[in-house]
Amino acid sequence: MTTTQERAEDPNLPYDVFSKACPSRGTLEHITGRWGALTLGALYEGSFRFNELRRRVDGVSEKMLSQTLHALERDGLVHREAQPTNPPRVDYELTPLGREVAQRLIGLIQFLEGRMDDVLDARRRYDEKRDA
Amino acid sequence: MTTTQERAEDPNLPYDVFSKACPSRGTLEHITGRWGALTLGALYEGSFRFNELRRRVDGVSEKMLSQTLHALERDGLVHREAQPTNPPRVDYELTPLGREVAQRLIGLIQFLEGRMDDVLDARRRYDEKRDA
DNA sequence: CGGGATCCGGCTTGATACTG
DNA sequence: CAGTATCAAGCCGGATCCCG
Repeated sequence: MTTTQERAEDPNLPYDVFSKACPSRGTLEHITGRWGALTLGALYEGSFRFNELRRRVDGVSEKMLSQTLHALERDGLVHREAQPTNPPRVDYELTPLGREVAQRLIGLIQFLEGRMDDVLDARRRYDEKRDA
Repeated sequence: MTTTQERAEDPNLPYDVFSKACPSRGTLEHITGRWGALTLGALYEGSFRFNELRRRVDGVSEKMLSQTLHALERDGLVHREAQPTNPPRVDYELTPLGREVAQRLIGLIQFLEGRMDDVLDARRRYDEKRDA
């Protein structure tokens, strides 16, 4: 594995998310973060306006959605299309790179949803053992 | 999409991570959280002891690793094998379910690492435009 | 409508110290 | 070694007000 020190010394090493200093870790956090994954997942289904997205991602605040979208746009995963009309209209959609990332995320999410009964069973067993 | 209200009313609906009330969202956060993804990724390579793991996941504190492992164990993704010796020896490894999750996570991580140059380019373009 | 700016409470996080 | 306990700091997230 690449250590923090090795990476700092040699910028030609491959990106290694396990290393604290690697920029890939920051992007991974944008993608897998609390709202990043859900936002990418929602956008996988099409193009949406700000408040549409907000309704789709149940529970996200305006601030967090805005922040999340900015981070994803900066990383080149989301494209922001603003029309200078009045009232303004802004649409968000995935870039090709964003689509690939979102697809993998969706795969993970759907796999997880399909196995939630196993997870819930495991939790019950764990909690019972702990109480005993 | 399943709304929070629909889920609350009908427990037989499929799990939907986009709904605030769905337990799958909590598990997704354990998996994709800041340390969850890296811990699962590290464990994909084998069985490790607590401090080995800590060194592999560069930057994680004792408390966070401990907390992360507990959550993943409770969700049935990680198995904890403790030997009552002195000094104590505890090994962590993925369960079969954990392996499947970790594999998808690794896929995402490796894809991302392979595209980091694109991400970094996108960031530069974004920042330049913003400064102008 | 689509946000940005600000304020603020609280949960999360990270050091540090301590224990079996 | 493998953690737990404690505490301070800070970031997250919600509420509110604002503008174009």
